[in-house]
Amino acid sequence: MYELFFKSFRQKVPLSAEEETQLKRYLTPKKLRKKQYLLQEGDVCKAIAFIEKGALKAYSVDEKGNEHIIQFGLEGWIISDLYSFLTGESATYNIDAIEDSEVLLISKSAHEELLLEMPAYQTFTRLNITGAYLAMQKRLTSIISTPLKEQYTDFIALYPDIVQRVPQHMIASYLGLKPETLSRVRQKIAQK
Amino acid sequence: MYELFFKSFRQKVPLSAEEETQLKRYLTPKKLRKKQYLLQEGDVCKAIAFIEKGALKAYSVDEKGNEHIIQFGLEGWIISDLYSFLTGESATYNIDAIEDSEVLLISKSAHEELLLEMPAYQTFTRLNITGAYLAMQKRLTSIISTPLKEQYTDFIALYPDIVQRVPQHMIASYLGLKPETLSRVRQKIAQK
DNA sequence: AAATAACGTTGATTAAAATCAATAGAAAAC
DNA sequence: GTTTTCTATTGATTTTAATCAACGTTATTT
Repeated sequence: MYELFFKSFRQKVPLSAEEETQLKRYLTPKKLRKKQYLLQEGDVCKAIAFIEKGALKAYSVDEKGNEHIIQFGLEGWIISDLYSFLTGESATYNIDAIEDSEVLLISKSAHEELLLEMPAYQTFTRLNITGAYLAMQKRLTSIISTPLKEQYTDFIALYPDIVQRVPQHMIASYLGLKPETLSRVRQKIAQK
Repeated sequence: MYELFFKSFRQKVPLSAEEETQLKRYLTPKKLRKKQYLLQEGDVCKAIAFIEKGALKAYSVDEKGNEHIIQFGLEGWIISDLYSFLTGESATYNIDAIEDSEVLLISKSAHEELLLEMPAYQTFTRLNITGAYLAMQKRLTSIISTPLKEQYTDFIALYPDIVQRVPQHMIASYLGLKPETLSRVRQKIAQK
């Protein structure tokens, strides 16, 4: 249940066997069934989740009831409402499971202790945040400057696994457009 | 010339007088005149810039010659092409001065040495990246889910100083729309 | 001080996406 | 195994933003 986490950790930062044992104590495994919430809007995000298995999504719901997907998460990714986690304010979005999933939770207190006690963890955290930042910047640039068709083809190229596993209307939401529009974009791409 | 940097540092992480002296050695001050490049597309981003004074912008230019502003920077902010800085690949965007400005540069080698040698700097970096990440997430969410009018009023509320100092067409570009469109949005807001 | 460039606005037209509505197939629930 | 929900597509219409173009104003240059 912990394999992927430590594999992914070691790809970024060296980790001794003792550190692994120590670190493991701070991790709480949790299984989620499809549609089950990991975090619900209004609650405080009490943990960061590393995804060992499955697929999750983070999304907000507007006044009209429309979902806006902010982030997908697959195996090996980390998902949370970072703002809520860090500030202790209530979450502005929901996180739930798209498929049956397994995650490892790192609680706020665990996170803080690890940052102080284990330099490797501080580095791991910095690298994770940096990676997430760069990915988001790429996405933002794409939304601002790229025409729709390319945006979708870029998405397919970048996340082929998500395209396989996630319903289209969720991808539409992620791209900031309506399911009908995405359907038409796909149609035009196919025509060529 | 270094006041703001250390003030801003101390707001995040405690810093002894010796550490300050040590840290100062790694900083290179640089003055920029309006329109002067800090970084040009194609070059490698060799330094992170802390803005002591003035205003800068990071932007890409598409095939049609349209600028797409990715980030503004004012006093106390940090600006760079982080991807290029970290990977050593050539930058995909430009950074230049909107006004005459003064920045403190932290070179790649300085950054790496400081990360290893000064724990306070590692923490400072982590907090900066986290802050930048959260700000970008907010922006992304706004673009995906908020209608235009609110997007602009949100922007005004969030960055009143930028609205004061930066030409409208740059703000339009930042919001991902044309100057004419922003002008019309403003007109409608004013009518009420 | 004159010339040039940058900026913001307005109008008319075109292009793009949202909305409303209906349908059919696939998956899940009972 | 049937019903119900979820999903993707298509069509017609409305709304929204981009485009093309022109103009007056303010800043910069020289």
